[in-house]
Amino acid sequence: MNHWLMKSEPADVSVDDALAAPQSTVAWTGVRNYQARNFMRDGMRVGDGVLFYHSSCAEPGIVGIARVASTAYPDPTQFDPKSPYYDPASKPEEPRWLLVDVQVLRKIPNITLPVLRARPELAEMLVLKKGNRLSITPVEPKHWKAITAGL
DNA sequence: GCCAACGTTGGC
DNA sequence: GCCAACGTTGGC
Repeated sequence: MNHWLMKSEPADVSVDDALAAPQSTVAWTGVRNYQARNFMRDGMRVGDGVLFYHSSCAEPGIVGIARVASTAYPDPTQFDPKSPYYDPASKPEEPRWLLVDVQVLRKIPNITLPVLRARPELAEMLVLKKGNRLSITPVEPKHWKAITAGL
């Protein structure tokens, strides 16, 4: 099983929004970065562990434990002219952007960026690296264990 | 709102 | 294929 960290802006989809959805599951729309897309397409399997991360907000951090709930499939928002994620260059017969379903298993007390940075064993996490902008990053098993051990 | 870091675009 | 210009991300 692989592990991942997935960023969401809580003003868009928060962990509470996901918990309130049917089966606590949301379609992870809006990924418009090829590297992040490829992680979903090539790396994710149903059941993979996910750290649900809130970004671009007052207190960025890990706020939930989730799982990958589907394999990758075309993101419908790319074909919707009214969506902020609309991509006129993407054709339905050859979709450019994919998503997976993500099921939240439990909400956790926010593990904020300063708290994450204060733990030396997490220093190599991609999300903590300077300049990181990827909205989806793989998480090493040792980092997953370190974060979920105390929960 | 600022700005560093990074990805994408497009002229050549 | 290079690289300058531009756009976006995301913490602060």
